[in-house]
Amino acid sequence: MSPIHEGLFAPALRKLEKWGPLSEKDCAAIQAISFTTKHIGVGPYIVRQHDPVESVCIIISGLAFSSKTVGDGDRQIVALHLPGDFLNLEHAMLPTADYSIQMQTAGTVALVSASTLRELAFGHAAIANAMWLDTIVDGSILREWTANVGRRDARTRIAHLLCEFAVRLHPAGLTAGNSFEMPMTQEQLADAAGLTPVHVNRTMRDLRQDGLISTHRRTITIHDWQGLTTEGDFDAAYLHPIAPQGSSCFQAVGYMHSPERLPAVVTA
Amino acid sequence: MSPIHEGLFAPALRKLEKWGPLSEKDCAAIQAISFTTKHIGVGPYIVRQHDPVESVCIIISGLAFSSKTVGDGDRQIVALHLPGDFLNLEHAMLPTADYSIQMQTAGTVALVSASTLRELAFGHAAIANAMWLDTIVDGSILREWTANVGRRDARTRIAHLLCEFAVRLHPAGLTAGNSFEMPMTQEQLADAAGLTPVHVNRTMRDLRQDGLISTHRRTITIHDWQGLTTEGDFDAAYLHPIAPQGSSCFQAVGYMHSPERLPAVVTA
DNA sequence: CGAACTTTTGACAAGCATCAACACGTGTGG
DNA sequence: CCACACGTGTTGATGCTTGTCAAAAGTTCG
Repeated sequence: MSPIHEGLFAPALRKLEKWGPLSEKDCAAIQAISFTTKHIGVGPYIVRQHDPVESVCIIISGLAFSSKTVGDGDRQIVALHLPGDFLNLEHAMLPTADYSIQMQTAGTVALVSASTLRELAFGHAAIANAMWLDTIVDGSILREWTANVGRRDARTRIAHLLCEFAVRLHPAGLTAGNSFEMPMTQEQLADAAGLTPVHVNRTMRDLRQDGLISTHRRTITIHDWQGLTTEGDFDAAYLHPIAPQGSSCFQAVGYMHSPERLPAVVTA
Repeated sequence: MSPIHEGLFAPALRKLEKWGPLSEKDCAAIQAISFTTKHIGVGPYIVRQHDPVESVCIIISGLAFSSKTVGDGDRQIVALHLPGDFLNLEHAMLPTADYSIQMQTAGTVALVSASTLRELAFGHAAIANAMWLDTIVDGSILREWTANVGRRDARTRIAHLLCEFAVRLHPAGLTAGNSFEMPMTQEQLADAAGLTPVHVNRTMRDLRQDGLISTHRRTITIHDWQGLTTEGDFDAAYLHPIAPQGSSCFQAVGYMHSPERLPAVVTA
C-alpha cells in the first residue's frame, strides 16, 4: 500500500462495509489490490455502450451517471452515481457494456481490472457478499426508475427524483439543511425522467409555485418534505437503507435477512 | 435427493451452468439442498411488495412476472420470468420485497430458504459466480426496459417487447418456427410498456396491418423479423447471450471477460 | 350455456412534445 | 475589461401522441 494510494479507497471501503463488516484480512486484501486513478472531466465517456470493458471503476470524488442511447438518438439516464459507488460493478463479470457512463461533475475515479476484482470477490466471501448486495440494491433502484418513467405523470416523476436525490446525497455529506446542489441539469433530469427539458422546466416551476421547493442557481431547497414525498409517491424503502454495523462478517447479512417466515400467500 | 424431487431442478441447473460449468461437487451440493415445491395458479401473489420475504423461488414450469404498484394504483411490470429462472434471487440477500410476483400461467415453483441459498453460494464459488451473473443480467434487461418505457414511442416499445419475448422464449423451447404463445395479455403488455391497454391494442393492429406480425388467439407470428427488430430498435446484446460451456469452473467467466484492454477514453 | 375476462373499435380529451425565441450566467479571447 | 459565444433556464403557441370513457364482439371456462 503505497502512500500515494492511502485512503483513496476510503469511500469504497465505507460503502462495502455498509453491507456487512469486513475482517481485517478482507480490508487488507482490498487495500492491497493494484489500481490506477484518473481525473476525468465532464463530457468524455468513461464506458461506452457496446464497447468491451476491462476495468471496474469506483468514484473517488465527483458525480457520474449511466445512460443508454436508443435508436433515434434519444438518451435515457438509468443511474446516478455518488462518491464511493461502483460505476460498473457488473463489468467484473460481463465483458461488454450495455450502457454508457460519463462524469456529471469533474472528479476522480479508481480503475481496477475486472480479473483483480473477481479474484478479490471469490477469495473473500464477505467481499463477494458486499458486491452482490451492491448489485442487488442497484437493481432495486432501477426497478423504481422503471416504474417512475412508466407509470407516473411528469409532476410525480420529478418530485420523486428530487426526493431520491435528497435521500441519497445526504449520507454522502452533499446536503446542507434542506438544500442540495442539483446533481443534474434540467436536460439530464429530462433524460432521467423520460420527458423533454421544456416540460421538466414547467413542472419544476409548478413545484416552485406550489411552495414545495425553491431554486437558486443549481441549488434546490425543499420547503415541504412531507408534501414533496406525497407528490412524488416516494417511499425510500427501495433504497434498502443500510443495516447497522455489527462485528462479524455475516452479522449484518443475518440482520438484513432473519429467516423462518414465509410470505402468506406462498405458505397458505 | 428423494426421487420425488429428482430432476425438478434441472431447468435451474441448466440456467446456472450457462454462466459457467459447475463441478460435480457443486452440482451435488445443489441437488442436496432442501426445498419445497408448490403449484401456483394465476392471480395470487407469490411475493408481495413491502412484505418480508424468506424464500427464493425458482420456476419449474409456467411463466411469472414481477410488478410494482405506484401511488394511484397503476402497475408497472418490471420483469418476465421463464422456467428455470430465479423469481427473486435478490431475496437471498434482502429481507423485504420492493416488488410483487405473480404467475402469468399456472405452474410450479421451488422454494428455497434464503439462508440455504446464501450458504450454497458462499460455500461454492462457481455457484456464487453464477448467481451474481444471473443478478447482473437481470439488471441489464431492466436497464433496457427503463429505456424502453422512458424513451421509445408506443410502436417501438411494443415491437421491442415482442422481439425480446421471441428471443427469450426460443431457448426455453417455447417457440414454434416464427410463432410463440404471447406470455402476456394486452393489459399486461400495457403494464410492461407503460401504456394503456387500448393503445397497445391499436398499436398491435398497426403492426399487423403493416405485415410485421399476425395474431391468432394468443399466438403471435412474426412475418418480418428484420423489420420488427428495426421497428423495435432491438439489439439482443443486452440479454448478454451465453458463452459456450467449457470444462472448468471459471473457464466460462474467463471467456466472457478476457482482460488487458481498457476502454479508449479511460486509457487515453 | 352463461359469466367473466380479453380484445376491439369509436369519439373525445389531455398531457406532453415540438418549435421558436429570449434571458441569464459563465468563461474566454481580443 | 468588455464583447462575445455557449450552455442552461424560461416562456409562449401549437399540435400530436397517448389517455379516457364507453360499448360491443370474441374467447375461455365452469
